[in-house]
Formats: sequence, C-alpha cells, structure tokens
Amino acid sequence: MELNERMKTILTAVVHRYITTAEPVSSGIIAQKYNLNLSTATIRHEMYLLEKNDYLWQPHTSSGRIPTDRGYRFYVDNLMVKNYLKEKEKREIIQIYKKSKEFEETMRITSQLLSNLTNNIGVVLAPVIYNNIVKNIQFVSVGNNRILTVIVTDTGLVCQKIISVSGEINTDRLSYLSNFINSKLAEKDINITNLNNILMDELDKIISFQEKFNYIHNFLEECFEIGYSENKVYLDGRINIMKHPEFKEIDKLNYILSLIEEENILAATIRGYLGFRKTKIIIGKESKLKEMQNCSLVTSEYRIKGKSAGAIGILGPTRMDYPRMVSIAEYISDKLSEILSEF
Amino acid sequence: MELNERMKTILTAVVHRYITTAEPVSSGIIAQKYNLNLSTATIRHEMYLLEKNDYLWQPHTSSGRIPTDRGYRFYVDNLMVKNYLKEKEKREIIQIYKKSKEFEETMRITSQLLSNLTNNIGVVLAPVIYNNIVKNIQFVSVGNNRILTVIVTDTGLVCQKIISVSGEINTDRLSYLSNFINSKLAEKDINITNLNNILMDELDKIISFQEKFNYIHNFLEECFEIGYSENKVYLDGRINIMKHPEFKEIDKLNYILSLIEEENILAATIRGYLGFRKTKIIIGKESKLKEMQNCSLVTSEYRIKGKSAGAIGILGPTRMDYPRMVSIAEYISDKLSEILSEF
DNA sequence: TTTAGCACTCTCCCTATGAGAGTGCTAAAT
DNA sequence: ATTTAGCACTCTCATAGGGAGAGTGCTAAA
Repeated sequence: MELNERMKTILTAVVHRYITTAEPVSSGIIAQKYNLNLSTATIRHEMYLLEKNDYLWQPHTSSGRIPTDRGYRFYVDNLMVKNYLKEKEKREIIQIYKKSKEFEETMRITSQLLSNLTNNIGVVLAPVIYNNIVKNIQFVSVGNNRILTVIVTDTGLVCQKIISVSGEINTDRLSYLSNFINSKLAEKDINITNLNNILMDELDKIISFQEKFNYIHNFLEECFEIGYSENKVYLDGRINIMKHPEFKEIDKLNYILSLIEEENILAATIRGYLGFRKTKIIIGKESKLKEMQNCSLVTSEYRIKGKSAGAIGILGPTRMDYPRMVSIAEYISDKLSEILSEF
Repeated sequence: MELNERMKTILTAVVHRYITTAEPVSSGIIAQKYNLNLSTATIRHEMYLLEKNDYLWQPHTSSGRIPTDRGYRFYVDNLMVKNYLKEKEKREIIQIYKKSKEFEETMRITSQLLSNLTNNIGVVLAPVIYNNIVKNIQFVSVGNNRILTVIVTDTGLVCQKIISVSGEINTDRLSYLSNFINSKLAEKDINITNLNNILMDELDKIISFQEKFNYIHNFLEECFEIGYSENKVYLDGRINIMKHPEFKEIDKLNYILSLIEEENILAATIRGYLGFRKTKIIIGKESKLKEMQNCSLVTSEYRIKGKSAGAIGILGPTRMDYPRMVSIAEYISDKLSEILSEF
C-alpha cells in the first residue's frame, strides 16, 4: 500500500513526538501540537490504517501509537530531513580534536565525542590495514630475545608487534634482514595481506644457501601476522543508555549491555555493514543480532588518504533522533578522515 | 564491646548465609542450618546484641538480619578462613595463561580470568614504569616527520610513543642521539621519572656548541613523557554485576556502572590502596567514593622481577565471597608476576 | 542462662475500585 | 465521499484493604 501525503505527515509527527517523549502518541496530541487542521477522529482513522500496514503499533488496545521498525525505516528513507550541525557545535568539535596529536588519543576522543553529542554509545573501529601497502619494515631489538617489528604503511599507519624468538638474533643479521625486505618492498606494491607469502618466497631463495636458521622463518611469520589481528574498538558512553526509559527494565538493559561487553561482536557487526554507502542505519530487528532488537545503529565510514580505513558507530534505542545521529556520524567521520590523513 | 565466641559463630553464620542467598537471615535459619544447639530465641538475643553494636542490621522491624560494612570488616579481619583454590582450578588458570605470549594479551586474559572466576568485575592495572631503570632508548623513523621512540626498562617492559617533530631529523642525527643517550644510560641507573632532567642537563652541555636545534629539546621532552602517561586499565565482566540481586534496582546499578565508565577513577582508587600489604579489601563505605557504597573491592599487587609493578582488582557487591575473592586475587597476581617477569 | 509461647509488625500478594487516557465505531454534518 | 462529534468500551495506573506468612521482641517459666 502506498502512503498518501496525509499519512506521511502523520507518521512523521508520530515519529518526532515519540522520539522526544518516549510515550505512545495519541491522536489528540497530534491534532493539538501539529497543526494539521484535522479532527482527532480523522487522525485516528489514518493511524488505524498505518497500524494495519505495520508502520505503527499499540502497546495495548486503548493506548497511543509507537512507530514500528518498519515505520522508522520508512521515516529514515523517505521522510526525514537532514539536520546539519550548528556552526557552534562544529567549532567545538574541531576545538576538542585540536587537543590531540596522537593516534590513540584521537580514537579515544572520537568515541567520547560520539557518546557525548548523541547521549548514546559511541563506537570507533581502528583503521584496518590489511589492504595497505607496506612502505617500510624495521626491527628493533628490545632485549630478552624479543624483537619489536615496526611496519609503516602508505597511509602512514604504524603497526607494532613484539616477537619472541627462540635463539638470539644479532643486530647485523637484523639489519641485513630489514635491508633485504625493504629493498624488495621498494620494487613493488605489497599490501599487508600478501606480505607474508611474497616475502617468504623471496627469502626462501636466498636463505636456503645463506643460512639455515629455521627460526628466522617463524620469526617473520609472526611479524607479518600484524595485519590479521583483530582491530581495536573504542567504546564510550555505556551509562548513557541507562538514561533512556526503554532500558528502565533490567532485562532490556541486559540485552544491550551484553552486546557492549562483547566488543568484538559489535565491531564485526559494524564492519559487516561497511562499504557501498558511507553512512548506514540499522534499525532494530533489521540486525540479525537478537541483542540489537531494541537498538539502532548508525555507522559511517572514514577514510585515510582516500582509502577506506574504518568506521564509527552510534548505538542507542530504536527511538533515536535519526536526523541528528546521521549528521553527527557524518560530520565526525569526515573530521576523523581529515585528521588521520594528516598524520 | 568485645564479641564472645558465640556471637562470632553467629556473625559468621549470618555472613555465610547471606552471601549465598542474598536474603536477610533469620534466627530460625541459623538454628536449623548451622547446628549451634541453641534455640531461636537465644540466637535472636545474640543477633539483637550484634545489631546494637552495628555488626548487623534489619531492612525492617520484623525481618532477618544482614551484615553491615562493619560486620563484613570484622568477618574479614577475624573470622574468615582462607579458601585456597582447588588444584583443578589452578591447572585451568595456568592452561589459559599458556595461550598468550604477548604482553597485551596477558593483561586481557588476566581481567577475563578475574571476572569469570569471581562472577564480578575484573580489573587489571598495567604496570607502572616510572620507577623502572632505563636500559635502552631507540628511535625509529616512521615517516612524515614522526619518530617512534622505544624505551626498554630493566624489568623488560617496552614503552613506545610516536612523536611528531617540526623539522626533519635525519637518520644520522637520530643514531647520534641514541648512541649518546645510551652511553649515558650505561654509566648510571636512571629511572624514567628523572630521565628527562638528567639527560637534558647532559645534552645541554654538548648541544649548545654542537647544534642549535631547539626542536631536539622539544622532541626529547615529548619522548620522555612516556613514563608519566596514565596507565592502561583492563576491565572485564561488566554484565556480571547485573546477575546480583542487589543491582536489580536501576539506581544502584547506575552507581556502579558510572564507576566503571570512568576507568581512570577506578584505576586511581586501586592505585591509592597499593603498597604495604599485598592484598587489600575495601568494603562499602570504607571507600570515599560514593559510587562504591554498595560495593567491595579486593586488590592484590603484582611484581615484575621483584619490583612492585601494578595491581589487579575484583569489584562486586559488598555481599561477596571474601575468602574466595582473596584466594583468587592472590593466586592470579602471583601467576601474573611470574609471567611478566619471564617476558 | 536458656527457652517456649505469644502478640505484634512488616512484607508481599491478591483483589477491588475508580479515575483517566485513548481508542473504535456509528451516525450526523459538511 | 469525507470529515467529525459523540459515546461506549478498553486498558493502565494508582490507591486501598485484607489475609497469609515470616520473623521479631518480650515475658514468664524452665
């Protein structure tokens, strides 16, 4: 069924009203607060039709209406008007970002910003690096048979990992290795994902007659695992969700808290929605995760030097101010892209 | 007032019973489950005295008794019997630790172990390094005018920080710097706290006529800030606390959740209790933090190569199984000390 | 000093009741 | 053909009352 203009207006009104009050919306309130010049009876009738088509629902027979997931979806796709941030807010955000010169801190600040601006949970996925081209590899001996491997990629990201080796690797051999590797890197664009295979092949050719230490193999294999490791998640604003009336009941709170506890699951979910469009909105049951039934997630991708790197997310109740969430997500992800590209 | 033996027995019984059931303990239950060969009336009388002395309290006139903070404190100091872990549990813990070869992962595993074993919140403070002696400093150029500074300490800890420099620092100059610094380090034991001052003095002597680049100063100052930075906190088991009936009411949950949200505050609190005794127990209002009113905290120090390094903590409701919490905290901190000393 | 007995208190659960909010439906008005 | 006024109906929520049950405090007897 196609919604007529009046139904769209009423659906929009219900969504807006419900987002601000968290109470079921009655026909009377709509007639009173949104000047549609219609009687409550007429509005009631339209609401009845909207309910029949699964855009609205009632908690009980004689109560007002609440948008369904489908109602929110229709609103988000067809009715909502972007609500750009005020200049003042933008300036404040820039100001806060200026405090940080470090990568880690920038990530932390981003998740804090998200949670503070939205009163929801802010999530930031650290940049993925497996598609980055390796510019440079260096080895630093840090004692006790441990080597710190430092990989620098084309987008300027630095990955570090400490590797324990069984035997002793002396400095000469390490610098020989790093010179060799870096000379190979200069010849072609190797990304972190296939770094391992390509370099191993090359190494095999020379190591076979140069020296027979197996542990160099193992050592390098460990080094190059860097790219595969799960990426860090920065999460802030857990208490924010307790402010929302929908989580007053301990069971619903439990659901969302268990979602947050398992940061990896949340991260994988967000990562799963990456690509295609910059910003995505996942509403309630649209997610396969049962813990997300009562939640919506707004994600937005960020880029480093034009290359897709990671994503930020806003997690809150389905009853969220979508226009504002989207504006914030997009503004923050743009700013983050800029900042990380400058590093 | 001095407690007589019978009062101690009854207090112990009340604590044990309340810890397992979370319900006010009646005189009847004590008479029935703990064979004291006393009538309920006698027990009732003793409980009345215990209440008068603030070891027990009643939620309302005609209900059973609950231990007060003071009651728990007396129990913990005088009555409780350590409850060592079973060999099987110890083996499982060792098994889990074996999976990890990395520092970060070891920390994460520790907080997970704490939360899983105790059904409470597990906290691990990363080692502090300001009192460590600096063995070695190395600089790695990572492009875009950024230098990765790596400091290795006597206890084998590795601190890293990426510094942005305004001008370009070439490789020769960097290696000159690091050679110079490391030669100075070899002469005396310098810990991270006074690293800055001592080295700056030395540098001033030579830099003044060698070269006049101010940014080297700034650069080094930034490098040596590593030691002062707040230490990381690893936290696990947030949902665990929702299982406890004392947090069924959303307000009390709010308190403790806000405590967890501010990891730094929790970390500072734990750090404040460090020293003197290996293991400490803080019960309810004994803490100055109002968020901790309904919680207890068990902390235990760990060491790296004999040197006090950090602490682990268990955070849960005041109604916790103290003997078990203490045993777990001590066992885990010992194991962690061993593992980190081997790194 | 300990205990049996009993009145008393408080919670918890169930039920009833009435007010209030909001709907669905129908018949009249536009 | 739409829209609206009117009204009966439904459901929630807050309040009060009453009875059962748990547990205490007190007193007098053992």
